[in-house]
Amino acid sequence: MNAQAQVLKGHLDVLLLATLEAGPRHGYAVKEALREGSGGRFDLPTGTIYPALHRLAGAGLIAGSWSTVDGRRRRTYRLTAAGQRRLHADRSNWHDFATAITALLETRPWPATS
Amino acid sequence: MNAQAQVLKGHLDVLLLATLEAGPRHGYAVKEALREGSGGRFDLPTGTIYPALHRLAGAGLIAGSWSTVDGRRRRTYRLTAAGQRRLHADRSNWHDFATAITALLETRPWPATS
DNA sequence: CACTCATAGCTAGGTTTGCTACCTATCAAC
DNA sequence: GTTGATAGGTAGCAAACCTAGCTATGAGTG
Repeated sequence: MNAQAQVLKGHLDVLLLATLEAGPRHGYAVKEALREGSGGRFDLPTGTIYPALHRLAGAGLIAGSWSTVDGRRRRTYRLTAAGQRRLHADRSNWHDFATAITALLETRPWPATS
Repeated sequence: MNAQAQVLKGHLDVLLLATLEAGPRHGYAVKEALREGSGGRFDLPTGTIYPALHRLAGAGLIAGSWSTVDGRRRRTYRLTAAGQRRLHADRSNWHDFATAITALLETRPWPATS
């Protein structure tokens, strides 16, 4: 059973891209940025974050590179040009989407029940 | 390959419940209400609508009853009390969710890249 | 020293969701 | 007689996110 269920509903990718817009970050920092930036609302497990970053990297939207800091390995990601484009597109799509859903949820009354 | 991809991303249920708020409708009418109410943006295939309605019925959020109109069988759905409660909750969740995402996407600049 | 916690990374597998692709059937229009 | 809109349905795939588990380091506490 799923206590909490899919909090981000398909909008995780945009958010990940957005956290990288200001500059490169490693995975854990992305997770923290999302948590802090949302006031704790989006505190995602690493099992969500890392696979998603791999997915974005596989799609060429971000690029990762290994480094070692204090004997701790880190994988730092940066936005690629394609990622930047995707972010812009997704941001605009989000606005359209949110507007459409909000409008539908506020439609009152709905067109006549035939 | 998915040309259009999961347009509703987990928010389908609220919309279906919302279309039934004003009164009972049969499945096809729900589909049309969604299409018209969104200006054509959410023109979902019946393969999305019907299974979703079955799912909601199975969860006790809507209740369906068969009838026959002009020799054509129809299954008319109405919101249950639980469905009404769920709709109210989901509507409020949507607003919080949308606000949070929008805020994150507009966060510029993001908290310092460590 | 032993332990825990925050940091940092990872994977396997399951469930849910929405979609494609298909099927049946009636009625109206051409 | 065939098409298109209406009306219902299913099987099965793919993606997405989550749970649950794993390794490892460094700092702080007992």
